[in-house]
Amino acid sequence: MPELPEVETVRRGLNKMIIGQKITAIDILYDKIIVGDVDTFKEQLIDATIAYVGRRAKYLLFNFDNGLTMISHLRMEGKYQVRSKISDFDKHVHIIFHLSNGEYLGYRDVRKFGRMQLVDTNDVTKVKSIALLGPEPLTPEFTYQSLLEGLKSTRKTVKATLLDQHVVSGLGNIYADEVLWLAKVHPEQPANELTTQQVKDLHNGINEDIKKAIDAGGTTIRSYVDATGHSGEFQFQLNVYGRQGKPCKRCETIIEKIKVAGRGTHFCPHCQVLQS
DNA sequence: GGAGGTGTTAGTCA
DNA sequence: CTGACTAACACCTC
Repeated sequence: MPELPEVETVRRGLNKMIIGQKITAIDILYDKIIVGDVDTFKEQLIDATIAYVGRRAKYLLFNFDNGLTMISHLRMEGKYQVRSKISDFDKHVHIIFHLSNGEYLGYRDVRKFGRMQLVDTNDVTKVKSIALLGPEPLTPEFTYQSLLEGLKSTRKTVKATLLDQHVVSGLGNIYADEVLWLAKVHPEQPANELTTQQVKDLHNGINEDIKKAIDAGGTTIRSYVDATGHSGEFQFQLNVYGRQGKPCKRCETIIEKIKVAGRGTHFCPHCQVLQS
Protein backbone atom coordinates (compact mmCIF):
# COMPACT_ATOMS: atom_id res chain seq x y z
CA MET A 1 0.00 0.00 0.00
CA PRO A 2 0.75 3.56 -0.11
CA GLU A 3 2.59 4.87 2.92
CA LEU A 4 2.29 8.40 4.21
CA PRO A 5 3.81 10.15 1.16
CA GLU A 6 1.63 8.21 -1.28
CA VAL A 7 -1.53 8.85 0.74
CA GLU A 8 -0.64 12.54 0.91
CA THR A 9 -0.19 12.58 -2.88
CA VAL A 10 -3.59 10.96 -3.35
CA ARG A 11 -5.13 13.47 -0.92
CA ARG A 12 -3.79 16.40 -2.91
CA GLY A 13 -4.95 14.89 -6.17
CA LEU A 14 -8.45 14.29 -4.85
CA ASN A 15 -8.71 17.82 -3.52
CA LYS A 16 -7.99 19.12 -7.02
CA MET A 17 -10.54 16.86 -8.65
CA ILE A 18 -13.60 16.25 -6.52
CA ILE A 19 -14.08 19.12 -4.06
CA GLY A 20 -17.61 20.50 -4.21
CA GLN A 21 -18.98 17.42 -5.96
CA LYS A 22 -22.20 15.98 -4.65
CA ILE A 23 -22.61 12.20 -4.42
CA THR A 24 -25.65 11.28 -6.52
CA ALA A 25 -25.39 7.49 -6.23
CA ILE A 26 -23.02 4.80 -4.98
CA ASP A 27 -22.38 1.34 -6.40
CA ILE A 28 -20.94 -1.10 -3.86
CA LEU A 29 -19.75 -4.19 -5.69
CA TYR A 30 -17.95 -5.80 -2.74
CA ASP A 31 -19.51 -5.28 0.68
CA LYS A 32 -16.55 -6.13 2.91
CA ILE A 33 -14.74 -2.92 1.99
CA ILE A 34 -17.40 -1.04 3.95
CA VAL A 35 -17.16 -1.14 7.73
CA GLY A 36 -20.68 -1.27 9.16
CA ASP A 37 -24.01 -1.44 7.38
CA VAL A 38 -23.78 -1.01 3.61
CA ASP A 39 -27.28 0.44 3.16
CA THR A 40 -26.72 2.99 5.92
CA PHE A 41 -23.43 3.95 4.31
CA LYS A 42 -25.19 4.63 1.01
CA GLU A 43 -28.14 6.47 2.51
CA GLN A 44 -25.97 8.79 4.54
CA LEU A 45 -23.77 9.79 1.60
CA ILE A 46 -26.39 10.26 -1.11
CA ASP A 47 -26.79 14.01 -1.69
CA ALA A 48 -23.80 14.81 0.52
CA THR A 49 -21.18 17.15 -0.92
CA ILE A 50 -17.43 16.56 -0.57
CA ALA A 51 -16.05 19.55 1.32
CA TYR A 52 -12.42 18.60 1.81
CA VAL A 53 -10.16 15.55 1.82
CA GLY A 54 -7.85 15.41 4.84
CA ARG A 55 -5.39 12.85 6.09
CA ARG A 56 -4.13 11.32 9.32
CA ALA A 57 -1.08 9.08 8.89
CA LYS A 58 -2.12 6.62 6.15
CA TYR A 59 -5.85 7.32 6.54
CA LEU A 60 -7.72 9.53 4.07
CA LEU A 61 -10.52 11.59 5.60
CA PHE A 62 -13.29 12.58 3.18
CA ASN A 63 -15.17 15.36 4.94
CA PHE A 64 -18.74 15.94 3.76
CA ASP A 65 -20.94 18.99 4.23
CA ASN A 66 -23.48 16.98 6.25
CA GLY A 67 -21.23 16.52 9.25
CA LEU A 68 -19.96 13.08 8.26
CA THR A 69 -16.46 11.90 7.44
CA MET A 70 -15.51 8.85 5.43
CA ILE A 71 -12.34 7.29 6.84
CA SER A 72 -10.61 5.41 4.03
CA HIS A 73 -7.58 3.17 4.39
CA LEU A 74 -5.97 1.89 1.18
CA ARG A 75 -4.06 -0.93 2.92
CA MET A 76 -1.80 -2.74 0.46
CA GLU A 77 -2.86 -1.43 -2.91
CA GLY A 78 -6.09 0.51 -2.80
CA LYS A 79 -6.33 3.50 -5.10
CA TYR A 80 -8.82 6.10 -6.29
CA GLN A 81 -9.55 6.82 -9.93
CA VAL A 82 -11.70 9.52 -11.52
CA ARG A 83 -13.22 8.52 -14.85
CA SER A 84 -15.94 9.86 -17.14
CA LYS A 85 -17.59 6.48 -17.82
CA ILE A 86 -18.29 3.52 -15.58
CA SER A 87 -17.06 1.25 -18.36
CA ASP A 88 -13.62 2.80 -17.90
CA PHE A 89 -13.29 0.88 -14.61
CA ASP A 90 -11.99 -2.69 -14.56
CA LYS A 91 -13.12 -5.63 -12.45
CA HIS A 92 -11.04 -4.59 -9.46
CA VAL A 93 -13.04 -1.39 -8.91
CA HIS A 94 -15.33 -2.26 -6.00
CA ILE A 95 -16.91 1.05 -5.04
CA ILE A 96 -18.14 3.69 -7.49
CA PHE A 97 -19.28 7.13 -6.33
CA HIS A 98 -21.42 8.94 -8.92
CA LEU A 99 -20.58 12.66 -8.86
CA SER A 100 -22.85 15.59 -9.69
CA ASN A 101 -20.55 16.73 -12.51
CA GLY A 102 -21.26 13.48 -14.35
CA GLU A 103 -17.92 11.89 -13.51
CA TYR A 104 -17.26 8.84 -11.35
CA LEU A 105 -14.90 8.30 -8.46
CA GLY A 106 -13.86 4.64 -8.34
CA TYR A 107 -12.07 2.76 -5.59
CA ARG A 108 -9.83 0.04 -7.07
CA ASP A 109 -8.30 -2.58 -4.82
CA VAL A 110 -7.05 -5.85 -6.31
CA ARG A 111 -6.53 -7.56 -2.96
CA LYS A 112 -9.67 -6.09 -1.36
CA PHE A 113 -7.88 -5.27 1.90
CA GLY A 114 -8.87 -1.58 2.01
CA ARG A 115 -11.62 -0.32 4.28
CA MET A 116 -14.04 2.64 4.37
CA GLN A 117 -15.94 3.73 7.43
CA LEU A 118 -18.43 6.56 7.84
CA VAL A 119 -18.45 8.42 11.16
CA ASP A 120 -19.51 11.79 12.55
CA THR A 121 -16.78 14.28 11.72
CA ASN A 122 -16.60 15.19 15.41
CA ASP A 123 -15.90 11.57 16.31
CA VAL A 124 -13.06 10.85 13.87
CA THR A 125 -10.39 11.16 16.53
CA LYS A 126 -12.35 8.81 18.79
CA VAL A 127 -12.24 5.93 16.31
CA LYS A 128 -9.81 3.47 17.87
CA SER A 129 -7.47 2.99 14.93
CA ILE A 130 -7.06 6.77 14.64
CA ALA A 131 -7.05 7.56 18.35
CA LEU A 132 -4.13 5.23 19.01
CA LEU A 133 -1.89 6.60 16.25
CA GLY A 134 1.43 8.03 17.32
CA PRO A 135 2.73 11.38 16.09
CA GLU A 136 3.49 11.61 12.41
CA PRO A 137 6.64 12.86 10.71
CA LEU A 138 6.96 16.59 9.93
CA THR A 139 4.60 17.64 12.72
CA PRO A 140 5.52 19.41 15.98
CA GLU A 141 4.39 16.36 17.95
CA PHE A 142 7.00 14.14 16.32
CA THR A 143 9.99 15.09 18.43
CA TYR A 144 13.26 13.40 19.18
CA GLN A 145 11.89 12.83 22.67
CA SER A 146 8.69 11.16 21.43
CA LEU A 147 10.70 8.82 19.23
CA LEU A 148 13.15 8.09 22.02
CA GLU A 149 10.35 7.13 24.40
CA GLY A 150 8.71 4.91 21.79
CA LEU A 151 11.95 3.09 21.04
CA LYS A 152 13.15 2.75 24.62
CA SER A 153 9.91 1.17 25.77
CA THR A 154 10.15 -2.02 23.72
CA ARG A 155 12.43 -4.98 23.17
CA LYS A 156 11.18 -5.48 19.64
CA THR A 157 13.55 -4.95 16.71
CA VAL A 158 13.91 -1.34 15.60
CA LYS A 159 12.32 -2.20 12.25
CA ALA A 160 9.22 -3.68 13.90
CA THR A 161 9.02 -0.60 16.11
CA LEU A 162 9.20 1.82 13.19
CA LEU A 163 6.34 -0.10 11.58
CA ASP A 164 4.33 0.15 14.81
CA GLN A 165 1.91 3.01 14.10
CA HIS A 166 1.64 3.82 17.81
CA VAL A 167 5.26 4.95 18.04
CA VAL A 168 5.47 6.98 14.85
CA SER A 169 2.67 6.86 12.29
CA GLY A 170 2.82 6.82 8.52
CA LEU A 171 5.92 4.69 7.92
CA GLY A 172 5.55 1.40 6.08
CA ASN A 173 7.91 -1.23 4.77
CA ILE A 174 9.61 0.93 2.14
CA TYR A 175 10.36 3.98 4.26
CA ALA A 176 11.31 1.91 7.32
CA ASP A 177 14.08 0.29 5.29
CA GLU A 178 15.11 3.60 3.73
CA VAL A 179 15.29 5.39 7.06
CA LEU A 180 17.31 2.60 8.71
CA TRP A 181 19.80 2.76 5.86
CA LEU A 182 20.04 6.56 6.14
CA ALA A 183 20.70 6.32 9.89
CA LYS A 184 23.06 3.34 9.46
CA VAL A 185 21.09 1.19 11.87
CA HIS A 186 20.69 -2.58 11.51
CA PRO A 187 16.99 -3.49 11.17
CA GLU A 188 17.24 -6.25 13.79
CA GLN A 189 18.81 -4.04 16.47
CA PRO A 190 16.58 -4.16 19.56
CA ALA A 191 14.85 -0.78 19.77
CA ASN A 192 15.76 -0.22 23.40
CA GLU A 193 19.46 -0.68 22.69
CA LEU A 194 19.87 2.19 20.26
CA THR A 195 22.36 4.92 21.09
CA THR A 196 21.31 8.55 21.51
CA GLN A 197 23.02 9.36 18.25
CA GLN A 198 21.20 6.59 16.41
CA VAL A 199 17.83 7.83 17.65
CA LYS A 200 18.72 11.35 16.54
CA ASP A 201 19.77 10.08 13.12
CA LEU A 202 16.54 8.13 12.82
CA HIS A 203 14.45 11.13 13.83
CA ASN A 204 16.16 13.37 11.28
CA GLY A 205 16.14 10.66 8.63
CA ILE A 206 12.41 10.05 9.02
CA ASN A 207 11.55 13.72 8.60
CA GLU A 208 13.91 14.26 5.69
CA ASP A 209 12.98 11.13 3.79
CA ILE A 210 9.24 11.60 4.17
CA LYS A 211 9.53 15.22 3.05
CA LYS A 212 11.57 14.26 -0.01
CA ALA A 213 9.12 11.50 -0.88
CA ILE A 214 6.11 13.83 -0.61
CA ASP A 215 7.89 16.38 -2.80
CA ALA A 216 8.48 13.65 -5.39
CA GLY A 217 4.83 12.60 -5.32
CA GLY A 218 5.47 9.30 -3.55
CA THR A 219 6.87 5.98 -4.68
CA THR A 220 5.47 3.74 -7.39
CA ILE A 221 6.62 0.15 -7.06
CA ARG A 222 4.07 -1.88 -8.93
CA SER A 223 0.81 -0.29 -9.76
CA TYR A 224 0.29 2.63 -7.46
CA VAL A 225 -0.97 5.74 -9.22
CA ASP A 226 -2.40 8.89 -7.68
CA ALA A 227 -5.90 10.18 -8.25
CA THR A 228 -4.89 12.12 -11.35
CA GLY A 229 -3.30 9.09 -12.96
CA HIS A 230 0.31 10.19 -12.49
CA SER A 231 3.00 7.95 -11.07
CA GLY A 232 5.12 9.01 -8.11
CA GLU A 233 8.77 9.64 -8.83
CA PHE A 234 10.36 8.69 -5.53
CA GLN A 235 11.26 5.15 -6.57
CA PHE A 236 14.17 6.68 -8.46
CA GLN A 237 15.54 7.93 -5.15
CA LEU A 238 15.24 4.68 -3.18
CA ASN A 239 18.54 3.69 -1.61
CA VAL A 240 17.92 0.14 -0.39
CA TYR A 241 14.32 -0.99 -0.87
CA GLY A 242 14.26 -3.51 -3.70
CA ARG A 243 18.01 -3.18 -4.30
CA GLN A 244 19.05 -6.59 -2.96
CA GLY A 245 22.04 -7.94 -4.91
CA LYS A 246 23.03 -4.44 -6.00
CA PRO A 247 25.87 -2.34 -4.57
CA CYS A 248 25.21 -0.03 -1.63
CA LYS A 249 25.15 3.57 -2.82
CA ARG A 250 27.53 4.55 -0.01
CA CYS A 251 30.07 1.73 0.16
CA GLU A 252 29.42 -0.62 -2.79
CA THR A 253 28.80 -3.61 -0.51
CA ILE A 254 26.07 -5.86 -1.91
CA ILE A 255 22.66 -5.10 -0.38
CA GLU A 256 21.07 -8.07 1.37
CA LYS A 257 17.44 -9.02 1.82
CA ILE A 258 16.26 -10.82 4.95
CA LYS A 259 12.98 -11.22 6.81
CA VAL A 260 12.39 -9.03 9.88
CA ALA A 261 9.07 -8.62 11.67
CA GLY A 262 7.60 -10.86 8.99
CA ARG A 263 8.47 -8.39 6.24
CA GLY A 264 11.04 -8.38 3.46
CA THR A 265 13.88 -6.20 4.74
CA HIS A 266 16.72 -4.67 2.73
CA PHE A 267 19.95 -3.43 4.29
CA CYS A 268 23.67 -2.94 3.75
CA PRO A 269 25.65 -5.43 5.88
CA HIS A 270 28.63 -3.06 5.94
CA CYS A 271 26.90 0.28 6.77
CA GLN A 272 24.28 -1.26 9.06
CA VAL A 273 26.01 -3.44 11.61
CA LEU A 274 24.25 -5.18 14.49
CA GLN A 275 25.70 -3.83 17.77
CA SER A 276 26.10 -6.22 20.66
C1' DG B 1 2.12 -25.95 -11.88
C1' DG B 2 3.22 -24.72 -7.16
C1' DA B 3 5.41 -22.18 -3.73
C1' DG B 4 6.45 -17.95 -1.99
C1' DG B 5 6.35 -13.04 -2.15
C1' DT B 6 3.66 -8.29 -2.29
C1' DG B 7 3.34 -0.99 -0.18
C1' DT B 8 -1.17 -3.14 5.96
C1' DT B 9 -3.46 -3.96 9.96
C1' DA B 10 -6.53 -6.37 13.18
C1' DG B 11 -7.10 -10.34 15.60
C1' DT B 12 -5.45 -14.51 18.02
C1' DC B 13 -2.45 -17.05 20.87
C1' DA B 14 1.20 -18.20 24.11
C1' DC C 1 0.85 -6.70 28.64
C1' DT C 2 4.16 -8.00 25.05
C1' DG C 3 5.64 -9.96 21.09
C1' DA C 4 5.04 -13.30 17.32
C1' DC C 5 2.19 -15.09 13.97
C1' DT C 6 -1.76 -15.30 10.73
C1' DA C 7 -5.70 -14.17 7.98
C1' DA C 8 -7.99 -11.20 4.77
C1' DC C 9 -7.28 -11.54 -1.15
C1' DA C 10 -5.57 -11.66 -6.02
C1' DC C 11 -1.81 -11.65 -8.75
C1' DC C 12 3.20 -12.02 -10.10
C1' DT C 13 7.68 -14.21 -10.31
C1' DC C 14 10.61 -17.84 -9.90
